[in-house]
Amino acid sequence: MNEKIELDKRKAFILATVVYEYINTAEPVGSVTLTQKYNLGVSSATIRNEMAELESLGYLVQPHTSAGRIPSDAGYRTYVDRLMQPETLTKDDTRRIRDQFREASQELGDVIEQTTRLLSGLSGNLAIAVAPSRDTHAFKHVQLIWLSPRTSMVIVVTSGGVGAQRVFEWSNEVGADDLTRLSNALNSRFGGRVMEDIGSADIDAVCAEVGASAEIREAVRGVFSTARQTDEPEIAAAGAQNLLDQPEFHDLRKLRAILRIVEEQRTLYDLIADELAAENATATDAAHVRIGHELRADELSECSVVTVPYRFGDRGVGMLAILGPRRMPYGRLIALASGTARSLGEHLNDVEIR
Amino acid sequence: MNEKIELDKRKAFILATVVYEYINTAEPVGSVTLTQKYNLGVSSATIRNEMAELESLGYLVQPHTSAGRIPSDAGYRTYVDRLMQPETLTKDDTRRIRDQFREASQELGDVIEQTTRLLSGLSGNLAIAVAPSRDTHAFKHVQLIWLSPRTSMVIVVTSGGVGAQRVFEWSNEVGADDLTRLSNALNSRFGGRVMEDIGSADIDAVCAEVGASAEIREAVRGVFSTARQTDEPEIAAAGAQNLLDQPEFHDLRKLRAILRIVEEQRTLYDLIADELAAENATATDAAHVRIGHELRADELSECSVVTVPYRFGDRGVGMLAILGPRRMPYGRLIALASGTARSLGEHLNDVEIR
DNA sequence: GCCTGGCACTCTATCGTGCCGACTGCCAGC
DNA sequence: GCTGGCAGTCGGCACGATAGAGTGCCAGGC
Repeated sequence: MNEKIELDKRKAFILATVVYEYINTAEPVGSVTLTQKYNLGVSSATIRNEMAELESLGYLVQPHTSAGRIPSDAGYRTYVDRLMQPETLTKDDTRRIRDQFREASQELGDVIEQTTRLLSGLSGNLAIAVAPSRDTHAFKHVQLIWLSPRTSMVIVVTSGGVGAQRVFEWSNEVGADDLTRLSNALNSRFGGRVMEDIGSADIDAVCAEVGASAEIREAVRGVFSTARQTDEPEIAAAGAQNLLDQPEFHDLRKLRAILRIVEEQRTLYDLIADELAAENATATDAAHVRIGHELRADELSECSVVTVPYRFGDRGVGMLAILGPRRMPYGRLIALASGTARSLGEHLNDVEIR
Repeated sequence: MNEKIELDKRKAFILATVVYEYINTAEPVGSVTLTQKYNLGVSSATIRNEMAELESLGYLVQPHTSAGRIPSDAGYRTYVDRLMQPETLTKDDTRRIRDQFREASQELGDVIEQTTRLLSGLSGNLAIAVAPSRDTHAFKHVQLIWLSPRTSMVIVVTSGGVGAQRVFEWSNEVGADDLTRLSNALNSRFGGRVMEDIGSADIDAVCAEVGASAEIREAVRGVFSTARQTDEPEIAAAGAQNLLDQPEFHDLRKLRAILRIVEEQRTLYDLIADELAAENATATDAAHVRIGHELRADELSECSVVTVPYRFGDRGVGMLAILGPRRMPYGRLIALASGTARSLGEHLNDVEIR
């Protein structure tokens, strides 16, 4: 609202053009460049006056006195929200995405990883993918398998693949029939549920029904809890080397900060987590852009992140993200991320175990 | 042999000292530095003559006329093979390795990843771990699970964890009993075998025995073949950001080459593959060092790699590797890699499914 | 009242220069 | 065979000058 009044048509056009030009050239934009490359109908002196005003309004900054202008966080923000043209995927991109998913793995972890490779390749930036939190996965199957009189394996399968599996040693001998009976009871009770809706009390009840020992009950509980646990969400990143092309990362300290973030999955996840929470609340599938200081991380004050959710079944929500310099082609990256998210969701639904 | 004649005691000491000094300072080593810091008993002029000879013998090179000397590949090689002191792990390192594995995961993939984190942290370089090829894993269990009249899940479990699992849709209805009978038959036939010894013919024979349909036979074959397949060996790397500290990687092109290698698992694997093959042939557990051009990769001509195998059960062999600048503390890294490999092997044997 | 051309000013980047310091190679003498 | 001395080479750095890009401001014109 405020901004609409603040920015008349010409100022808006100049701001948009400065951002656009800076994104493409990585050089501060001066008034003469602007009048030469774009048909503005006024002289460079007028542009200078306008740019000075845009600076005092906080949309542009000057790296130093005798340089052109570059956009501030607020400048990029206005550009992204109101000034830029939305883009659609090119045919070529669409084809590459489709081809990728046609051959994609069935395993959630692998798909996530392949998706980051695809998206980093297409976008020329760092791509990140977060798998849906494991407790939103659908329960599919549990099996207690007799290995020897005193050892068994317990496997829980969810819509994300094998959720957890472990071998247990029992203090007393256990019969294969008992294990099968317990497996069947658990399966018929939990079939169709979502992992987070399966509580310890439910497991205890089923175990009691078939008379399973306390030891076995604990084992089943343990495997279910591992299959559901969400401390280390599945996450993948690829394309860090793309960032080396960007002049803003020729500074080794900045590069280091980014590499550290990528290698520490925890930090990487935190970067996406707010968005994931917000997404679960609002449930709109729109791409979201965070710019510079909006990321609330000093190391990333010269970066932007595009995030877009993807849906997996009815409830699971994962996230795709592209991290790059603030000077990124927002329109194209939003289109790429959204397109990839859509295809990823479709692919996951296709391979999901019914 | 040749070298023993070529290098008298004093030359050997000078070479060793130049390499040692260069590893620690990253600065070309001059004759005066050498006489000042080490007690050589002769003047710098004599050292100059010796160094000139060492250069003509190919052990040292001069970056430019008025600089000190740095070791050539051959210089490092001689240092590693004959001149340096073998090192042992410090108490602190031993403790950190032990603590790490005490808390380590049971899942092969996770352990591999945690190990690279540990080793990159300890060594201050890039650490790589390759899991044993999947066809050397021991077969543990196969289960065909009834999900609905026309869908089943097939899971193969190996000593590396869940080897493969997939859901199939059948064109005809299948009974749960039939699946159990086939599961039992397969398990009793294959129990105790190594994955690579289970051929399609074996699977066909068992399927024929219990009268399984062609469709089911193909499904079982497929899952076994996935569980065994070796195209994409499990591999992990961590610590790329450590390399930024090394002055030799301040050059962005070199850094890029390294990052590309790390992100492309294929290239990373190729880097280790020869060693793995050699290891399978010789079956000694010694650490191995490759220096500069010995790596047969132009991008890595200024790097060295320390590799050391680890054993997993009776047959599986994996590899740990440390990649860094040629100017690496070989003694320490060899000790670290060997110690970590030993603990990793022990850990994997401990958690292996009996 | 808004726009424009002109002008003085500021600041960076680049290039050439000269100097310093580090190191070598060689030689004559011990 | 070793040593001190010396001339020669080269990279790195500080310095200054210059070119170039861009700004802000002002007076004049539509």
